[in-house]
Amino acid sequence: MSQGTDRFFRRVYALVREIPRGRVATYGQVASMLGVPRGARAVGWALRALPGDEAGRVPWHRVIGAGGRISPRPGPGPQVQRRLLEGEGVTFGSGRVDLARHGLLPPGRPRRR
DNA sequence: CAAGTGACGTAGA
DNA sequence: GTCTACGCCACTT
Repeated sequence: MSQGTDRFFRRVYALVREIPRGRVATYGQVASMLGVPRGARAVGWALRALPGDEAGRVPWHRVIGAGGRISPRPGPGPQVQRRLLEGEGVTFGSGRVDLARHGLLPPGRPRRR
């Protein structure tokens, strides 16, 4: 990891740290806010590389996949994530976070007319 | 410098 | 509604 305060990862952590309790943001949204609309995957990488000591102060569990789905991955991560979110009052529907209620940004869901 | 990796996203079947 | 195949990005080796 070298050095550099402008590292992408660092920016991801800083932004995620700003997500209020009870709210969630998608990887894509975080990437867009950082100026990289297609860097969702890189955001996932940043959280995956999140050092243990940082994990304690970065609410990584508030970052989820598009559509409010928790990204499956090896380990107890997903299960823990859901538990933490529920502990903050985040509601789920059909296994997905209700973005309309807890999304950091207004859901840009297509209008049903 | 080139190749590989992976907590994503979208389009297509 | 599900599952699969690509593309994208930052970072490591």
